[in-house]
Amino acid sequence: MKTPLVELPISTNAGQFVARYSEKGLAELRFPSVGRASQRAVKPIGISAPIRRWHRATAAALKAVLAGRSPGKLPPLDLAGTEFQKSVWRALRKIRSGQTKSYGEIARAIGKPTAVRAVGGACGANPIPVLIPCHRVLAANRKIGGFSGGLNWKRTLLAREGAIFR
DNA sequence: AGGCTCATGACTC
DNA sequence: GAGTCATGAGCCT
Repeated sequence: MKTPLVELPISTNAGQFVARYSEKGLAELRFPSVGRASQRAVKPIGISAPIRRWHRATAAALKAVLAGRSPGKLPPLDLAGTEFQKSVWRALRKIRSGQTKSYGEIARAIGKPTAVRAVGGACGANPIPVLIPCHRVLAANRKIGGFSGGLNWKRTLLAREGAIFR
C-alpha cells in the first residue's frame, strides 16, 4: 500500500510551485497552476525533519534554476517510473544549464538510438520538471519541440539559462 | 520555409 | 492489439 505524499508549496517570482515528498525523497514537482491565485498555507507541524530539510534544498535548487543558475545540491529523488523512463531522466540530468540536446541525442546516449519518440514520451512523464531539466531537450533542428507544462514554460526556462533555440 | 508520409519504441487502455 | 505521441529523415512544392 502506498502512503500519500507530503505536499509543500514553494513561492517563487514565477508563481507558487508545489513539491511532493515520499519518505524516500522528492517525488514530484508541479508548475504553478494558472487560474488558482493562492493556496492554503501548510503548517510545519507533523512534517518530518528529513522532509523539511529536503524541502529547503528543493526550494533553493528551484530558485537557482529559475534564475538561470545551476541547481546545486538536490535532495534525494524518489522517482516512480519504468527502467526506460529512469534511464532517460538520468541522461537529462547530465545536460548542464544553458546547454541543450535533441531527443535523438538522448536516445543515443541511453543506447537506444531508434527510440527517439519514446524519449519524448519519457520526457513528458518526468515527475520533476525544472530540476530534471526536460526543458533542455529540443527537436533535431533546434526547434522548440513540446512541453507538458506548456511551451511558454519551456521558452522561459531556456531563455533564463541563455540557451539557443528557435 | 512549410507540409506530408513513414518507420519507430514505449506506454496506455 | 490498437491507438497515441514532447521524433526524425526523406521527399515533395
